[in-house]
Amino acid sequence: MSNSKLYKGSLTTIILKLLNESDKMYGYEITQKVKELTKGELKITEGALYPALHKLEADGLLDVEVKKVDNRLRKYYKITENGEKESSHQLSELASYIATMQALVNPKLSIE
Amino acid sequence: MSNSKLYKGSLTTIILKLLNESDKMYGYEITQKVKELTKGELKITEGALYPALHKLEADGLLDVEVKKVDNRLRKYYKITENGEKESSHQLSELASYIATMQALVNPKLSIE
DNA sequence: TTTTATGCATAAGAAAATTATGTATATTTG
DNA sequence: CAAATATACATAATTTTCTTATGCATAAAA
Repeated sequence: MSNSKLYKGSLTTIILKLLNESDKMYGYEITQKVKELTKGELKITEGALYPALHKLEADGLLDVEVKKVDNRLRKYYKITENGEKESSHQLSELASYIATMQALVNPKLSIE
Repeated sequence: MSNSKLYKGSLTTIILKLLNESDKMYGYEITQKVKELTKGELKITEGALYPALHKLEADGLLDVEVKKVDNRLRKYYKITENGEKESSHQLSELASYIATMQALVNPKLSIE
């Protein structure tokens, strides 16, 4: 996913956010979108992505629809209502994580 | 460590930063300092902390010195030169992580 | 006197990733 | 045209990092 272990635990936050912004996306599309948005900084590996998508679907946060495009299979994922709730929850946890870490590593700055 | 999985991978960054600021600290002291700095938001568990300290020591990033205070054992950890290098490296990775995540979850804001 | 705080440690298990494969079609490149 | 790259999915073995549950021991507080 990156050379930095800090991204561990961030994958579902990213997936849900992207799917909350677009109507639907398929797996490969997500990997490309992330690469593009982060200018190559973050590459989602397939070994991480597909199991994550399956789990989000199993948890009822995503719906899936299979389509054949150009004779190739695509599984389009769409966020559910529960997925939207979970996404906003995870985004607020991300904001909280960032604030906490800044308080820890840059205590002076975060007091000012 | 917290209810949020986002903290996964952040522990050594925190430990190294705290030890880079103070002369030396012992394990229990680190847990209390983190609790204080984060106003209770983040609690380092012993099951995570002690193995992490042992690994940092084994990797040559920390030196250890055992002392008996008030008839109780304390293991004081001190950052090494390599530890300082690694700390600054991990801090820049944290900054990079935060920038990348903000670009992903708040694309408009991060362009402005 | 029992609970809480201080102080260390490890073992079993879970979660989430990496790495390595595997299958298949389409396109590009030498 | 053949080989490499891109598109598109999937899973299995392993590793990393953490949680949860213990265990030992002393000191202080309720």
